[in-house]
Amino acid sequence: MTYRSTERTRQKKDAKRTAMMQAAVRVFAEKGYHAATVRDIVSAADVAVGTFYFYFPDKETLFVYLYEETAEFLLQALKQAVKGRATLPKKISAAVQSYVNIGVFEPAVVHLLLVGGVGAVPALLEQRARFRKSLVDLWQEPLDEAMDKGLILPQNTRRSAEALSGAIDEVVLHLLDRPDPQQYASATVV
Amino acid sequence: MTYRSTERTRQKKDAKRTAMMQAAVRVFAEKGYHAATVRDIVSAADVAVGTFYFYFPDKETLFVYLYEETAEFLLQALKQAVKGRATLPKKISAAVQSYVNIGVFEPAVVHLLLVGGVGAVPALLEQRARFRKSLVDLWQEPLDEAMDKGLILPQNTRRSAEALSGAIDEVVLHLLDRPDPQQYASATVV
Amino acid sequence: MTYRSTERTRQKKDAKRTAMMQAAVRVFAEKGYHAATVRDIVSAADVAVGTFYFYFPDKETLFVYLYEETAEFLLQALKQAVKGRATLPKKISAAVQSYVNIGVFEPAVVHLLLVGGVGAVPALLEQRARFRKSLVDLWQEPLDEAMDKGLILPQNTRRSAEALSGAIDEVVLHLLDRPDPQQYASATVV
Amino acid sequence: MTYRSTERTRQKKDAKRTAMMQAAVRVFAEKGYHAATVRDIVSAADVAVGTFYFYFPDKETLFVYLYEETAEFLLQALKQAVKGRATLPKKISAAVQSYVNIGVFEPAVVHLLLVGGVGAVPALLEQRARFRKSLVDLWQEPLDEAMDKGLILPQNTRRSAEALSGAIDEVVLHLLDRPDPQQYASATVV
DNA sequence: CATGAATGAGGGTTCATTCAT
DNA sequence: AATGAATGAACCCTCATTCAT
Repeated sequence: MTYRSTERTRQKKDAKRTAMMQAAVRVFAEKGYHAATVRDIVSAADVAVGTFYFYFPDKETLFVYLYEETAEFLLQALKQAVKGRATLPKKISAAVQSYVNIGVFEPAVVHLLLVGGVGAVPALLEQRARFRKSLVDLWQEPLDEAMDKGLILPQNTRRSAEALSGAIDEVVLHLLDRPDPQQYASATVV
Repeated sequence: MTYRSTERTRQKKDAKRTAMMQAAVRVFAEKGYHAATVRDIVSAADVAVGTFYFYFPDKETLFVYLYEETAEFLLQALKQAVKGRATLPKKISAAVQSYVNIGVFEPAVVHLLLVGGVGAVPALLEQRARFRKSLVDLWQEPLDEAMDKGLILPQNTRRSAEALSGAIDEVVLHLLDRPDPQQYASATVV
Repeated sequence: MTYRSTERTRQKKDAKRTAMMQAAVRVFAEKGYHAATVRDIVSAADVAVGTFYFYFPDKETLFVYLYEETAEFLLQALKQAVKGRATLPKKISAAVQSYVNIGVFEPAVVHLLLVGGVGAVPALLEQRARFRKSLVDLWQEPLDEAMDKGLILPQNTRRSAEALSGAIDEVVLHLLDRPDPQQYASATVV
Repeated sequence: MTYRSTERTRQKKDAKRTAMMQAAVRVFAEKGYHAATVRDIVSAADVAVGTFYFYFPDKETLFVYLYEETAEFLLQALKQAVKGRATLPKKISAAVQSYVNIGVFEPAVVHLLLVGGVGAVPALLEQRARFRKSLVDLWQEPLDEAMDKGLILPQNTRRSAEALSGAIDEVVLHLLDRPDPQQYASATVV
């Protein structure tokens, strides 16, 4: 999903590359960056160690790349969800629903982004900042609009967007801890 | 017994222990659990490797303990901040202010809790969950109260408390990225 | 698959494995289990540390396995020697001769079994007990037979077998201390 | 017992020294030379680490000294046992009995000598050789005498003495494995 | 004399990475 | 392209030994 055959990776023969990336997200999410070994990844992908280094320069590069792609994927999904709704509450609700859906079908994606190996890889701090900023940007626009229309009180919408993105993360995380996240998600209002 | 223990000796020992723990928090926060080596810690504390193991059973135990202690510290600070205010907005404002203050003077504390090596240490998952739950609990009470008084619309306060704690985290994190976090924090409304 | 395995590769691997085991027996015999470091072993085998762990799970497992194998080897050699002779004195004589031969060509083997690191590795106590028991069993049969035929006085042959195996060990050990163990061994009577 | 206050160690104030030596024999016997730590010894003796180095130059020296003393103790005991009997069989029987008695009351002594850390400490090889030689000497005299009197066939009594000492060791070791070594020992004939 | 905090060399083991095949 | 044997730096931790008190 995250690493779905985009334009970059559409060559027909890179089934192995894809397999390794899928395996990598899972393994990284499960064990964290450091505890996940290259061996873990290749054996999950059922290839040899050497093959890993044919497709990727090294473990860290792959990890950063995976983070980037995963973040982009989630971002796009949320954008889609938000775009299709008219009012702010509905946008939020749709975003949470979409977020939870991803979290259910691809727990690794969410784990990687939210509790994953940030901090483990220095190069990721910057990446994470970009990701968070994009999330905030995503919410600021609807907030500004709502404020213009007088639907919400005048406020620092930047700050509110930050708050909103943090709020959604936390709610989603808690929802994913429940046995039936998707049902619960339907009943969310803020 | 020419050797008097439990006197100045005792105090010195405690001081060194504390110094080592402080060094450890810094190093863990900076590099993450796995990348931080025991050697990093001891050289930050200016002692020998063996000294580490004289004071602590092992790296993991120390880390978990540090996380626990740090979480408790932050939690208490927030509780204090919240208790002293009358209305919900003021409580939130005070919490953010207090949170930011800690983040400015002890960046390591906040880093350890929010982006730290959770996931690196299995034993920490449970601990992290407890910490998040405490944060949520902290906010639910004032929310319930506000709802009872009709100050906020009827809502699922559990969910709202989750959202609120996530919102605050995110806002604080963004504030800490600015050059003058404390000034900015004064102007926070939600 | 440009890489042909299970061919010369397989043989080479086995050869290296064997070489490492031989090096290990020597080193263990020379220094004892604890004093022998994995580094000692690998440099005796002229490979890198990592290679050791590619072939063997860990130091202790290898040691136990080596002990087992060595014991089995000696036991078989003695059985062969004993089987080929008709009378008890000749059996004993042949066993000593064979024992000494092994001790001359493979001092490490004998050293490992008799003065080796038993006690250093808890798992070995049981193994050693089994080995000694096998030795005793080896002698009890001919003793019983000799007693039945009236060639030796009625006695507790179990005890005698124990005595005999201990006696042989000691004699062999003393013989191996001499400059010309094999010549001397020819002149053994009990 | 082994380290009983001989003439050397009769100073009144060395209770600690004695305690440490007693503890050391036990610990060495139990864990082997390398696995036994100085800390094990001192905590068994209930003194501080520093104290160890006040009384002994280092771990190895103590071990060698202990081996020496222990060997001497056993040797004297066997000599006593042998001296008091008239015939060879009775001498042997008495030696076994005495040996077993020691093994029952001071298992550490026997363990240290027979399966203990020989090989762990290079300096001990020579010591062990001396000990074995003394044992052989112990038996050669009665054997020579018996041969002179025509009680046993003409033979290489050196070799026989070796055999005898090895035989006794092994028998004693097996006896000590039984639940009631002392009763069993009474019924020993060779 | 006795103590125990402090040291640091060194041990077992892991794992990212390379390279001959 | 693909393999997996081989490497060795680096990690965590132990423990004999020292020395200020």
